This record gives sequence, structure tokens and C-alpha cells, in this order.
Amino acid sequence: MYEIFRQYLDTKIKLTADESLKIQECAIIKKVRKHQYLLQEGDVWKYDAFISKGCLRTYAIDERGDEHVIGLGIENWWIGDRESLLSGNPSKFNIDAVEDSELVLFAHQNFEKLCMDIPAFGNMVSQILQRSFIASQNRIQAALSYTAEEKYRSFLEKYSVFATRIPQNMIASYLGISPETLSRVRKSVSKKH
Amino acid sequence: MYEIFRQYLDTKIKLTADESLKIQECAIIKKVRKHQYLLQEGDVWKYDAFISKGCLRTYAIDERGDEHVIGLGIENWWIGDRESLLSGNPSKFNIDAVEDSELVLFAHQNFEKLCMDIPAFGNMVSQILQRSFIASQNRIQAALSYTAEEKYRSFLEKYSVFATRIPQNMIASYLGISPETLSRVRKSVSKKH
DNA sequence: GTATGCTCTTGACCTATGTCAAGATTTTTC
DNA sequence: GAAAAATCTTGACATAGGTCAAGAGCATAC
Repeated sequence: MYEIFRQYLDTKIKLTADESLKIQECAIIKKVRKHQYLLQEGDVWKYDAFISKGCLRTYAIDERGDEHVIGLGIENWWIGDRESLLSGNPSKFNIDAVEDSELVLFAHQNFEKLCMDIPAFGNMVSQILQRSFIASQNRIQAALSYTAEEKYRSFLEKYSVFATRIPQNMIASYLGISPETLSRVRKSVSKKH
Repeated sequence: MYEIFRQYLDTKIKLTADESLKIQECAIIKKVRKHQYLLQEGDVWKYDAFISKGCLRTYAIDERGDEHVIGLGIENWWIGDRESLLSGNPSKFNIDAVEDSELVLFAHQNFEKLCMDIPAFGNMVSQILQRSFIASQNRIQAALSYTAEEKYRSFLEKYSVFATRIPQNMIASYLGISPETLSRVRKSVSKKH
């Protein structure tokens, strides 16, 4: 439903009725069922996508056939493959639904036009991009410095919302550890309390 | 020297003489000697910084006292701590010079004004930000999926320029492996050719 | 509501990479 | 340009975390 996105916008920026309408006119509502792909490796990603309901993951598959969860997103997050979007090259990633989900999509050209025409909107988008970048930097730091247990603890601190909704094997993959190790870490963490 | 930055701008965007001047008026030239700090943990980072000459690194120090190289930059790269810049909080990172270097700094407020007043400049900046984000995503993928050898190989492919200028122990840290492991990987990689 | 698959846990064992230490090289300093 | 300091290499050994396998616990589907 578009309503969720409207509410999200309201919390972030002030828009005139006209601007608000312009944005809505570009929006495409998309539903995906659990396990359904939003993007498959090899396809070109052409949208800016807001999650209004549910939960999705971005993952890559390496030569050994192992999956690596690159990103996770729930309500009020944005998702997509900016590399494919920007370069026009086929994506290296898959995005699929962890739960039945709903998204608000914008064709990227329309989206860029909205950013140009509505400065408040453009600024919001660039804010989001900045925060995504900062989050990646922090994730890199965690990947470089943390033990398996520290990775899990800091994940819980930041993203406790995810912890209950996402299967453990995906969390393990997101953290760069094996599901077995995550299971053991969880056991030892819970014992300590 | 500011000239290098002017050339960089020329390759990216077209500016009027007036716009060009406005930008130059905000620029602060800063020289740092090898090993000198540009930013120390605990300080607040307040600039947008372009490297016109030399080479710098961003690193964090963990509780065990070990350094982790979060980022590297050479001529024509931007460097800084966007998290501290955006939040106003003290930085978790250190930035220091790997070689004698020269930077073009902009106080962030001036920089934002330039982005607003000169759309071409603003667009360039947001392009750069996007590419930084994409690069981080790829680095996360590498950290999650690659063996030590694969990390080093892909580093060489992307950043062969660095390979000669940056001490191996820093490259090792950037890749999240020990200097000894990197030394062994290099030996085995060179044998294969 | 019971059968079929997933996901999670646990144990036994393995391996890639880390750690420590010593020597060899290279770089810096005066 | 010699001495001191940093960096890199190599060997021996340690270990965090991976892999494999089996069983338990949960969902999902018909």
C-alpha cells in the first residue's frame, strides 16, 4: 500500500500537495511472496525500491555455490543494487523475499527527475545514501576487527528487530560465519546471562 | 596545489568562471608529512577533503590495540570520516599520511553551500558518494566470500596502483589478513606465474 | 493432522589462518 | 654512509572457526 510510503515521507520532509501527488504518480506497487525474487543475478536493476511491508535479502553466490548475504531490509528500508542501476550492467546479486512483502518501486529515471524537481526529496535521498555508506563502513570495520561472538553481539545491538524475523542461517551468512558457529555463539552468549 | 583539483574538476564537470572561482575561494590547502595525522580518534571531522598529492589511510584501533585499515586513498580520491561529519560525534578513526601529501579541504558548511548553489558540483559529489557506497558493498562481499588469496588477487586487480606504494602490512590489514599470511600468499601467487 | 522438508543444534574432526620468534631486507635518520 | 628502526620473510606451532554427519525441533503442505 502506498499509504505506508506517504507516512514515511511525512516523517522525513514537508511536501506541497502538488509535490506529493507527483511522487505518488510515479510509484509502482509491487507484491512479492516469500521466496520470490525481486531481482535475479544477471538481470539489470532499474528501480529505486522502498519496502513498505515485509523483509527481503540481497545475496551473492560464489564459485563454490555458497550464498553470501550482502544486505537485509525490512519495512521503511530501501533495497536494490545500485551498482547495476548506475552502470546498467547485469547484477551480481539476487534479491528475494524472506517474508511476503510489499514494495513501492520507482523507475530510476522518474526517481531522478523527482530528486531534481523536488529539492526536499532529493536531499532526503542523498541523506539516505550517506547513511547507507556509513553503515557499510561500519560493517567493514566489524568484518575486519570482530570475532564471531563480537559480530553477533553488535548485530543484536544494531538490528535486534531482524534477529527474530530472519532465519539464523541468513544472519550467519550476513555476519560471515557458518550457521554452526552462530548456533554455538548464541548458546555461549545466552549462558553468560 | 589547487591546480590539481581544478584539473580534476575539469575532467568531471563544466563550470563557469564565476562558479570555478566560488569553489576556489572556499578551498583550504593542507600539507601533511608522512606519519602525520589528518584526523585523530576522538576529534570531530569537519571537512570534505580531496587528495591532490600523496597517499593516506583511515584506520581504527580495536580494544586489543590492533590497527585495522578501513580505507586507503591516493591522488584524486576523497577521504574523511562521513560518520563524524554527519553526526558531529567524535571520530572512531584515525587518518594519517602514508607519504608526504597535499590535500584540498573544504569546511563542510561551505561545501554544502557549493553543492546547493552549483548543481553540476552537487551532482558530481552525489555521484562520488554513490560510487563509494558501491565500492564498500563490493568490499563487504569480498570480506564475506573470499579466501586470503582471492582477497589479494582482487585487490591487485582493482588497486594495482596501491600495491607498490603502500606497505604490505597495511594492505594485509585492509584485506583483513595478517602480514605473515599476505607474505605467504604473495609467494605462492608469484610461484604460479 | 500427519508426512515432508527445512532449520537448528551438537559432536568429532579438520584446516586456513593467526601467533610468536628469529633472521633477512629495506628504509630512515643523523 | 653507518647505525637504528621498521618491514618483510620464514618456520614451528596454536586455534578460531569451518565442515561433515546425525538427530531434534519446527513449519508447510496436502
